[in-house]
Amino acid sequence: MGFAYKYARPALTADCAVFGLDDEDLKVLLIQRGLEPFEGMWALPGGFATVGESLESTARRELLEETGLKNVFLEQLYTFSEPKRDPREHVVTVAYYALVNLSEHKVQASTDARNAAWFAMDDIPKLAFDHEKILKTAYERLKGKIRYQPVGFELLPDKFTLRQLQQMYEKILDRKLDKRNFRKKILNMGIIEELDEIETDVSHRAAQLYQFDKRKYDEKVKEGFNFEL
Amino acid sequence: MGFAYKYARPALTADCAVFGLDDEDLKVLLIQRGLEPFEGMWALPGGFATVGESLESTARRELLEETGLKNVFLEQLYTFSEPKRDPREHVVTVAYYALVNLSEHKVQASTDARNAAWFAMDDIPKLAFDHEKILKTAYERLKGKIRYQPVGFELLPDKFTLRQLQQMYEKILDRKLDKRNFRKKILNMGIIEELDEIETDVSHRAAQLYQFDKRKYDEKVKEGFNFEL
DNA sequence: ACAAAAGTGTTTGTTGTACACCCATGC
DNA sequence: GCATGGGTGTACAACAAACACTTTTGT
Repeated sequence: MGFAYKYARPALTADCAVFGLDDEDLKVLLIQRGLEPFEGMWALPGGFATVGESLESTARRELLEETGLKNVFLEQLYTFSEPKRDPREHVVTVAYYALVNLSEHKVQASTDARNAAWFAMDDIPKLAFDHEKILKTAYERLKGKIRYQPVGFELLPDKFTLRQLQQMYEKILDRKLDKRNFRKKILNMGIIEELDEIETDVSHRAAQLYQFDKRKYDEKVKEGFNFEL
Repeated sequence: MGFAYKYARPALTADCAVFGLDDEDLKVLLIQRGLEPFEGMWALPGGFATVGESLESTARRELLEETGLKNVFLEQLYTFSEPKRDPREHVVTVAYYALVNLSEHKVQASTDARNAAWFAMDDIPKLAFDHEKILKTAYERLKGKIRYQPVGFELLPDKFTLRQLQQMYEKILDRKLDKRNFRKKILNMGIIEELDEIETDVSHRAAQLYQFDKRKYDEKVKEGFNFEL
């Protein structure tokens, strides 16, 4: 069995940088490789493309198989095609990045006989292939993206406090923001809705809970609104 | 002769949306297909990836072979991988967009036995494959990009007037800008240099010529400067 | 002298930034 | 009552937007 083509073809893979946020850090989901090359090393989840399947589907399929994650926010990042990036042969990878809400997708260690674990962004082990480069690219993209698109909400629970929202920005952008100015700005946008609920289980005054209102956001975008932090 | 693989592989191509600017319009470079499928139809220049070559190289090679263009500004756009986008088989294309200065790359009709021609953006014929979608994506990217990165200069001659610069923005963003505010803003950035030359061959007062100063721009970026129009 | 585009400042409104204290709650 | 974070307003600076006339040059 096999497939023959008139001209040689690079292999095609999809890889995925999955970001999650917990109380401490921005984290990335890595899997430990079970096979050569780079056996035992940590790497981004991903795998070979199948004919008849879009690469986004490949990415989602591999994510599910290797880490158990599904229904995540996923967006194409960049295609890496340097011939030497894989020692075996020329493998082109279409990289994606994903954002998940860690509190609802707890540390999903080991599925599919592989080891999966979340690593803090400032404590990433050496990675297989050119995955450090891909991860760096993904992080840069994330940093840029959250300032101009309301994607950061994907990293938070459905209901969140303004502190959580602010800290999410602070952790990703890696700088402090002014509390009053932040609240003023984000509330004035009119795209997050105040709920009739407050935080629970905190040992201090409980904060108001809010929710991202996608409908209002879409409306405002149509009217020319531009999200910008 | 041929190449055999254990698993089926999608084919891989690179396609390129090349933008140029002349006195009237924003234009795109298309080639007329000489082969099936879509024989005789207009399409974006591009072609099959070769093993051992990055896809950016593929894009540049095809651009040279099909249109004669070289040394252009070229950036990866997006990878299109819908299985049905090519009627023959599953072909994944890594799309690029390029910016060229039309006054120095005159209408390069027909190279490599193919027909190449510039089309105004508001007069694009029906295109082969999903190339309309790719082109639309490229145009959206260009519109976004020129506001935050100084890439628009790639569309202008090395030496340009402020009017040319402003009209470039007006044509691409598709809205009028205020002359005084535009000049104030762009000159205050301190990244374009006033030359000791003025326009020639105009039937009215000749305008000052300027040049983009990449060195100053890079310096300023290091100091935290953000280009924004 | 006329046509065409070059070049130039000021005012006003909006937005960003810096900054500090009292309040509510749980322990 | 103390520790922790919640919640709030104002003043100043910087930037964006609106706007019109004079100058230069070529024909």
